[in-house]
Amino acid sequence: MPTDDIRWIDDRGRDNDYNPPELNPRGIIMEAKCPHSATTVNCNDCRMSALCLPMALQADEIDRLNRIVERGRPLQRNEYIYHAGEPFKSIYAVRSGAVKGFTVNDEGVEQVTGFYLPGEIFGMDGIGHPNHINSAVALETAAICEIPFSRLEELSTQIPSLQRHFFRLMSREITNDQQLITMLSKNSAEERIATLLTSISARNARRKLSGSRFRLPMSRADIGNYMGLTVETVSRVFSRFQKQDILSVDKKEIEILDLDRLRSMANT
Amino acid sequence: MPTDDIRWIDDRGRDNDYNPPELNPRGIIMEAKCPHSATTVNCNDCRMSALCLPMALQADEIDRLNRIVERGRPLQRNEYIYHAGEPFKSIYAVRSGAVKGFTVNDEGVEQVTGFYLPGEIFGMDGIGHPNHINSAVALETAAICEIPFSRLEELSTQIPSLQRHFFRLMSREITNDQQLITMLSKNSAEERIATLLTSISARNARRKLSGSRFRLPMSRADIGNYMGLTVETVSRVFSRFQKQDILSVDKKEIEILDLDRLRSMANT
DNA sequence: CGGGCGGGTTGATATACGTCATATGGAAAG
DNA sequence: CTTTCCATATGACGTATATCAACCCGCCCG
Repeated sequence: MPTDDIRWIDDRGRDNDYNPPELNPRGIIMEAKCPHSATTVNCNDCRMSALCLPMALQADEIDRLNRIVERGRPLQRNEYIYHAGEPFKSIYAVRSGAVKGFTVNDEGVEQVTGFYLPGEIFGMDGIGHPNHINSAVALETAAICEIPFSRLEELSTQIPSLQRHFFRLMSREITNDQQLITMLSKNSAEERIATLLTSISARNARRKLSGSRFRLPMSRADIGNYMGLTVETVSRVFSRFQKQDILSVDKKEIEILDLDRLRSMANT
Repeated sequence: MPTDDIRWIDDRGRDNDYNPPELNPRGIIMEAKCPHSATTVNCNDCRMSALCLPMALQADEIDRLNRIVERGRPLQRNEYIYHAGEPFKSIYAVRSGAVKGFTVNDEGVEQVTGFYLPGEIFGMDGIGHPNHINSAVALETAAICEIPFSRLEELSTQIPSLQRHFFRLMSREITNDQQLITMLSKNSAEERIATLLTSISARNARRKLSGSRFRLPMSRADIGNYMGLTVETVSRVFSRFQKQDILSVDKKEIEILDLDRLRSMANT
């Protein structure tokens, strides 16, 4: 099975990475110290554009989109992008860093609903409701684009390809969730972890980063929460994978030693 | 907690039921023999309109929507509305009967992704893809409205409230799925079944049917599949609920004897 | 420097649910 | 009417994962 078939998460990631330090038209090095710097970026020279909303647009249309996008200061680890219960106003795109989306139920128990990496869109859960249903926090220092939803809606009525693309994004969120549902109701702990790792690997590869060596932005507890497992089980699976020479793990640093085997486990 | 908070499924159902036998303008009794009869129905006099797509529209707009809706002959039990892999062309609304949505993975294992009752929309999973990802079959004799998606998209650019409503529908599908995810990863077998039953109860009540006595349209196997349980476990939970005087079960006929207790179990 | 603390690992034990087997009853088929 | 078959039910048993507990390690903070 080709990598592309690991759809439930991979569809979010497609290509490229955040805008790395590079020369601007005047030859001055931008963002050399802070890769999360925001103010100098716009949709035209953001290298995420190929997988973010602009991918559906022509140059002049990107310009119009660009004008409604808001880019704040970089967020620190554990800073919220939005809280459940807040009025829903915008959707968001990750430019750099990583974000965790989650709900908290009546008893205060958290449920992680997704991890978002550079180039991915989040916050769509709020669209059907006056207030946000989920919360979102930065898992590490992150640069986020905010796209006011009412402006985007307006723009969508004027640019059919944007409307279509947006429908597609939402429907993919649905199929992603459904593949997670399948996993939770049918797959073992090992299969779930293998699926998560191959997914992150593929999303990294598409951003031209290593698909075999990377740093997990989330804790074991977050992984377990997301996959319906306890921390202990996650930890044990990681240990077992190491004993089997599938992985090499050093805290959050992961090296995938046998991607084929990992894929065949994930592949249920 | 009010019934309304059982969001993960209830949001689909809101009010009313299929069009029952009634007088047409000329005083002739319509559809007396077949409640699933299609040809005489249009969006204006369909009593599902209050929770279906027309709910967002003015009279003249409903007319325009009505003109793009296709209503075929009633479907029999086990007939497919669409198969996974078929080109995606339309979304669908249930006018009467019940529908099961499901995926089949590479090994041929089925995963139920949802049950759809009268007034509810399904088939949105296909939007982001050229072909349908899921399949959908009638669980019992059913009348279905087909809404060609390209026409709906077109109409949406002309009627902003329709676009907005459609965004809402999709986002609710997302939050529904996420609440199912939470249930699968955190709740016991009893809690899951209790949640399903209270959900169906609430959806029936909103259609002015009994919320305490109803017929389950799906098999125990489908329930188990949907909730991540085996048939045996589903059966045992039903038996246990009967011993505790929470339910009275006769094959698919359900009577809820203690809705409060059921709610408090569901309510995790 | 020492203590506390959060995150991670590992082991021993408990348990909810799955698996396998068998039974029943109604519906469809012949 | 008999046979077959499918859905449902119920019991015995096994097991994957949760739970509980102890421990380690790096980090922050006094």
